Amino acid sequence: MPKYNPFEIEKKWQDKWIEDGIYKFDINAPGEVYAIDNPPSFTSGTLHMGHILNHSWIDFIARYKRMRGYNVLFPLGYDCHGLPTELRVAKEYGIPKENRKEFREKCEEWTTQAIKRMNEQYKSIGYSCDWNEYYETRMPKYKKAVQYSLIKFFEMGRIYREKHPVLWCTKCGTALAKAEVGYKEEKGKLWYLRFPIVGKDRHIEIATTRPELMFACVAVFVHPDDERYYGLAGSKVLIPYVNREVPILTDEEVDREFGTGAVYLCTFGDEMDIKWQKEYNLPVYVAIDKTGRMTELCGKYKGMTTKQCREELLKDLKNDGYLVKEEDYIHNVLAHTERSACMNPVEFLPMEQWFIKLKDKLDDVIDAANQMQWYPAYMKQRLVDWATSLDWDWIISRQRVYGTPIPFWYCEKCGKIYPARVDQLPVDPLVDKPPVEKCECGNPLKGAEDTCDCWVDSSITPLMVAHWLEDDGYFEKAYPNYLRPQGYEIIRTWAFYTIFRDLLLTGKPPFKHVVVNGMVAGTDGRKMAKSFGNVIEPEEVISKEGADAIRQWALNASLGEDYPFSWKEITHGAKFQKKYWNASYFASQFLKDYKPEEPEQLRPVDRWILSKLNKLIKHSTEVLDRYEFAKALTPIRDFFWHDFCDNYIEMAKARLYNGTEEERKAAQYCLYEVLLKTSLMLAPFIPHITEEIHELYLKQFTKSKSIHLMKWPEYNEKFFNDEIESKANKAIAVISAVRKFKNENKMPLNAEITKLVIYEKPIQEFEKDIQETVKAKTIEFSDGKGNIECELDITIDIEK
RNA sequence: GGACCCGUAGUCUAGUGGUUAGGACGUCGCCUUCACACGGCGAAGAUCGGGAGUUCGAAUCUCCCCGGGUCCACCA
Repeated sequence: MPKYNPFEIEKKWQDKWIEDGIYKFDINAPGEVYAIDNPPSFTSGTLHMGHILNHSWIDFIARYKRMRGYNVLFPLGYDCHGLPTELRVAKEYGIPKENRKEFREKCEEWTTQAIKRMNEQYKSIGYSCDWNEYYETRMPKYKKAVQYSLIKFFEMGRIYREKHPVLWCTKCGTALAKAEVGYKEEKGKLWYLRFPIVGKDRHIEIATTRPELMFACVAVFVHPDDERYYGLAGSKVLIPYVNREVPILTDEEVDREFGTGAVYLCTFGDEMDIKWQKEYNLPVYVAIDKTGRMTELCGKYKGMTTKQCREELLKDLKNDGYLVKEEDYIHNVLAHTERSACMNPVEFLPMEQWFIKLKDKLDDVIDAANQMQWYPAYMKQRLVDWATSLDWDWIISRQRVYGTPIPFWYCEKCGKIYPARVDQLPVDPLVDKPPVEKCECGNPLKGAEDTCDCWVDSSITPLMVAHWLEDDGYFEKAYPNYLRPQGYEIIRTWAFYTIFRDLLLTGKPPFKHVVVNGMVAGTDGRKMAKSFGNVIEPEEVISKEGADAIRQWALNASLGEDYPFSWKEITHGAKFQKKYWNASYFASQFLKDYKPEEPEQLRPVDRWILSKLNKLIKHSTEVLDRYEFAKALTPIRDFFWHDFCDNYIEMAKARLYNGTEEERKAAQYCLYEVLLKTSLMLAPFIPHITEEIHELYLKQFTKSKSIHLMKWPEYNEKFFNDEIESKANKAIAVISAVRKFKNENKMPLNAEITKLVIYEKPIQEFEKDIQETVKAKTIEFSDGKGNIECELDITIDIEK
């Protein structure tokens, strides 16, 4: 018997599939085009367990849909631009990002080798993408498309430039996306400041965690119904040291219970400040600079860090009688949490930013989402909720270097924006010439210094997959894409922005189906993350049990649900493969002289296994069409392992070894049918071992070059037979009882028994199968009742 | 705080109105049996988080409570 060595087999087929080009896509091949908007991985240099889950699903879908006759467009993409790369380059090579050219070159270098490693990893799970349908967001053609799309948005009147507070990490020296920040619990203090009210012999007390922001205070808010402050609205408060008079305003959103019920608005301390500043049209002062030091606005505190300033300021406030109370306070501080090495508190700094106007299109985005099928359906709600609650336009600019340049020039004097010429793309406005010499107001033009938010890049993947701007015929066939597979954590970003942008660019929703996967959890049930210390690397698993085993684990997850990593699942998958391997070999021994044709005489057991097989095909097809992998995999395994190996083969053995020609033919037919069709059903799940089994034992009959070029099996309802299944269950119950009897009497299972009496006449047609399986010298069927009870209310008698 | 998901034997999990609630891992016993000991056979083990309700009938539907997770928001 050949030995099952997953590593050897997997490597061999991975190479051969690519060599033979069996996954090559041809847009003109027959079948409906099934384009997959494969999530471009960020070029971190390594695939983690979440990628394995997500991409095992995608690979499964691609394989399944091919077998179902679709013309599957399965591309591979990489999302190259991002802060982590910049930080790594800055750290590893010590190049400051001000040195733009060299810095970018190093980023490219780093990215190139990251992609190389990741490509190997994709290959190592048996990924069946077409390596020619490939993109990187850093490629000129990709950048060109991103910039072109922005120019289109400009033409729609949706691009504008405005001063806006951005999330800024003073430690990393960059603007951050909302997705890169989070809240960190911190023990702090709440300070009660007491400021005089102008023209009245009164003071107002304000509780704050950020006293140093008082230099940027532009208003004090109280609740309109707060009796403590009746009559004060409209008065002015004098902010000491800066000697600024700021108004007292009222707003429903003030929490009367917190502190003193009075809050000061500083530009900018938090998002509420931003909202109020806009709403009440208040001035903007900047107290903190990009390096986290106090500005000249702060007088003698200028140049201090926020921490130093706070300490000094509090002393002064106390001496001057402005600080009346302090109390301990545990609160959540907005911090650069996406990067565990930083975790620095984030400041809101007002800066000129580029925006895309989107608020007026939210209903259209929701309509488009409603036209799509979501798997699971409830995930659509996340997108709708997000779209409903958005109250800012999209800030598309990032103060970074390694990214797609924003393709505009602007006039610093009049603010007019000039897009790049389309034939110039891709452009870098910091290097290239502007489309016109100077602004119509006579001023010279300035190129946009910023790069695009990475979601600007990745929100046109459905277009890029369909060769947008390159091949109209291709685009017609591949867009909208059929499938968008992704995790639920980026519904509010990737899914949202993609639907918004592509809808506006093409007038059509970008895809038909959205399949949403959950997050991978550690063995402790919490999501797998470095900070929890529960990370398991895919390589560790693959080097231990192989790619097919890790795929079985991934494909046993439920749609949209978090899924724990489990070594038990991996081992169980590996054991199944071993069983499948051994059973296939065993069956093949009896197929050497097999001629594929339906025999005339089938025994009841044969009709039973064929009934189960055909029902299984029907069930699997149905659940897989709904992307419910786990609901197919488990029954297929169970059928093969338990119905086929443990029961059918055991019952057919005697016939296969010693049966007549006719009897053997029937059993051979069943062996072949089950082996071939379960192999076909398993092929998308475990592509390597099924290919090897096909190569060794089935190819001679199928004449196919690869199992992955074959069609998904069809079921035939003529084999459905509930009656025979119910009888077979009874026969199995009898066999079980005899096994138990032997067990209790310490007899080997293959020991002969003298006589077996079965008090269940309807299963007499299984007489031979039962007799051969339990090795009874004589067998009788009788009315009445026996002494040994079996399951299903059957009784029997046994003589040793 | 909001939204969504989840709560089934020691552990993980299938099961969305009527099943003796299925399986995996673990445990125990038997079988070196002629494909497979990473095997086979068999045993013990859950009344389905708690409570109320709808129903002839609920793990499965409704409501409340408790617990866990994820995402979002977070309060000066």
